[in-house]
Amino acid sequence: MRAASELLDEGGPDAVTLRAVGARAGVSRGAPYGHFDGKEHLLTRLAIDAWSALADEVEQLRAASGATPSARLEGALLALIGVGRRQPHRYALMFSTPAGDAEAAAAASRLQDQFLAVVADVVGESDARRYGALLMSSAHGIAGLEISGHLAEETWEVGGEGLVRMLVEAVCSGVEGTGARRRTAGDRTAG
Amino acid sequence: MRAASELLDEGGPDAVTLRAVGARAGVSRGAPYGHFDGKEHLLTRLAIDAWSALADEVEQLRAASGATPSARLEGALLALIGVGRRQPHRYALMFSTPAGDAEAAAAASRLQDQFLAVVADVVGESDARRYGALLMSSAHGIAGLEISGHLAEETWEVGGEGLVRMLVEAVCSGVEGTGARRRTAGDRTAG
DNA sequence: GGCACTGGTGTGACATTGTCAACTAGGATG
DNA sequence: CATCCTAGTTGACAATGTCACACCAGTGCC
Repeated sequence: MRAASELLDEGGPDAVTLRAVGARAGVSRGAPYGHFDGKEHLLTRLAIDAWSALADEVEQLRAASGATPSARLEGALLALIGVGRRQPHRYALMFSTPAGDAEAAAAASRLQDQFLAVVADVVGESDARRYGALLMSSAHGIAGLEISGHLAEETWEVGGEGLVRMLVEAVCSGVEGTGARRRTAGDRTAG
Repeated sequence: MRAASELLDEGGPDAVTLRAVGARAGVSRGAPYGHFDGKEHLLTRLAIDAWSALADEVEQLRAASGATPSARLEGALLALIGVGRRQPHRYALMFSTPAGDAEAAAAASRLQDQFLAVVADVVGESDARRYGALLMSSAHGIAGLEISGHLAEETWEVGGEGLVRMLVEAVCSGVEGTGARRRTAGDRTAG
């Protein structure tokens, strides 16, 4: 019954009516109640799937060899922003799900762990949490502003990719300065 | 009829029903239609008010003497985050209003201008837009993650204030270097 | 005074939606 | 064949957004 996912991506959360879900699935309006406790539960499931898929994406990206740690970090940040671009409604749903759900919290935690590992490869274990929070917040903000249309490039002279690059560079150079030992092997050439 | 604002802050956007608005205003359910084109329009008005109030706050903060530019920047970032903390539903509404409304865009633009001026006092005119976009995105992300409960301090070892301080310090030290490469490597405290 | 007009209001009506209870068809199991 | 479980269907109800129409006070004009 995850054909509800299509409705979410197509018409936003308002288009996800149980009747429409049933119609798309070829059943009738009350059928979804046999699988979910209600609309809230259905949306929570969609959010869990989204968290899980993004965690998988970052995990896969982390396992990809042939990329420098900073490139993987940039990729992870762009993965988050990419969801916001391709599936803005799903992205909004991810961060609007009630915090009480244990399964959703677990999925989100899995993404956080993956992301933390990517960050740690760049800044080291000791600073990973602080920098991770900063980078995650920034990427989340970039995604949110892009979705809401408040990040027009003609206004700010820079788009999401540019901001991500600024972040990664700043973190890398900042780490160099403090002497946090890590084989970051400066790979970025400004430009 | 801005008593609808109370409902928004109390019970979230779902609590803002035209019937409840009418009841709280002492009128009947259809009365709001004499003042607004519909629910969408009412919510847009609330969003415009929120944007405008925040712009006023930053403007007032900018005019306050006796504070260093970086302190004013920190204050501006915390002002945004503060709205997210004190009135999370209103904050979410601000960034979910349809991008088509001209008045809302104007109010948002006014805040952007105020914020840009604050940033320019720290990093200079030439870099204000790029850094402004980065800082605004980061603050927006911090606010969003705090609202959704994904920025627990015990997980990330740092809270919203700490992240803002990291940002301001990073920008300030970065500007000292004034160049494409900033390896001043001098003053990072982050703690 | 009488009257049309206007802005705000009250109310009935309708469609949509979430939700639940009762009921039904189809297959597995004894 | 009888029983039971699973999935599905339908009827019903409440809440809500929305519109059309009636009402009512004030205001200017004859």
